[in-house]
Amino acid sequence: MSVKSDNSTEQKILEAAESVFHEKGYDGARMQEIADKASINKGLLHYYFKSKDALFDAIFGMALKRMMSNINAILSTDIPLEEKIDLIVDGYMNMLSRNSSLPRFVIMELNKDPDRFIAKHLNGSIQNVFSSFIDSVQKEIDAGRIRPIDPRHLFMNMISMIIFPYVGRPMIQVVAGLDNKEFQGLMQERREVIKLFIKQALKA
Amino acid sequence: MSVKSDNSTEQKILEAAESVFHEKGYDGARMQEIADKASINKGLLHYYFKSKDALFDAIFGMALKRMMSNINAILSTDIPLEEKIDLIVDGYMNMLSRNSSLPRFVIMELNKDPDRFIAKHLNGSIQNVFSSFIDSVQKEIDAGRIRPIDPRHLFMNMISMIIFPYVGRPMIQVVAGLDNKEFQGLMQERREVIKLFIKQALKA
DNA sequence: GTCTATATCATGATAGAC
DNA sequence: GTCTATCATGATATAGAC
Repeated sequence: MSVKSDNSTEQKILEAAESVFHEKGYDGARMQEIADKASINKGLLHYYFKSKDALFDAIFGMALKRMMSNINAILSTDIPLEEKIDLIVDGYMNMLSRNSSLPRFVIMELNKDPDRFIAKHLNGSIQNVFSSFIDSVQKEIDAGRIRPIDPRHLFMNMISMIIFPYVGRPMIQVVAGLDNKEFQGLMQERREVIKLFIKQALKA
Repeated sequence: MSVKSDNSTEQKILEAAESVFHEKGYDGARMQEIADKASINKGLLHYYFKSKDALFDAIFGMALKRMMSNINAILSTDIPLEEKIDLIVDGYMNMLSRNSSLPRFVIMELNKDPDRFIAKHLNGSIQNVFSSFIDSVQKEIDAGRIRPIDPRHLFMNMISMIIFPYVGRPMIQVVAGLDNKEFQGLMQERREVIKLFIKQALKA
């Protein structure tokens, strides 16, 4: 489960499945297309993963993990709020620049049956990690170093500015009239833009 | 195309199709389920809309229009930036609170073949409307009333904070440990939270 | 306009040879 | 392990009675 650069058949399947599932989602994905991309046939595909569901679970589990792992690690460490925010922005933007279709995939599938997926893939791994973030924010507010703000809203704002452009890319490009090159250019600047935006918004 | 409270068969179909397509997406939607929800049978469904594609186009066109119309109207009017931002936030949050599944649906489907959908449904309706927003921002910067910022990033930040929570709701609820009631409560406060956050972030 | 029945096709999955 | 059939199901779409 999740070997990286092994060129075995199983690995070829996982890579093919990832690309197809990410692009088309569970419902739109075809076992035939996955087999083709892995340069094998459907029979062999079912030999390695007995069902489409089983294959999907493998892919989705990896995606969810990649999507959540950063947040967990950072939220739970005991560093000043400003550093925490910078780490989250940098860590996430970094990961997303390499996995631009990841959040759309996770969000789309997670939405089909939230409870089921959460129960299946996140066995209580994320619990009161978030309370550590709330504490950090509250501490800064109490000390008068930032203006009063509900930590949950701050978190939503941050995570929204980071993730949404990747998810809503086509819409943004249409409305703002951006071609691919312009969009990519903006994405590279965005790390610093977001950090500054948040910092300014929090000034006491 | 797009009559509202007419209880004809066509209207029942459109309402049923909207709910099913929004919830399951094109690939996950079943003509049978739409027929059931509209209390008719598949034969009649195909009598009104000759194919699943045709029915989907009707639904998606309406969704895209609802999603884009507000922005257009507001961006193109000639009012001060701060009012423009407030109008966008209020208008969107208002619309989204009544159509919470809309952005996810549009984003997911738009992504499957961006160019095709845009060519089909947005015949140049959005053009240089956005340049009016850029001008507004630049004017404020030049006058020293807000700090320098790339208007495109400002736009992304704004639209992200508005839309993302609706799209990424399950993920946010998991990470932040929010139950449905808490989440809905936050969504109601959010209008003012976002406006203030932006205002602070733009202070000269 | 509305229904039932059926044609047609695509897909996930299995069986069995090599 | 890998391949070539083939099955079984379920979905869109159509035909035709009422």
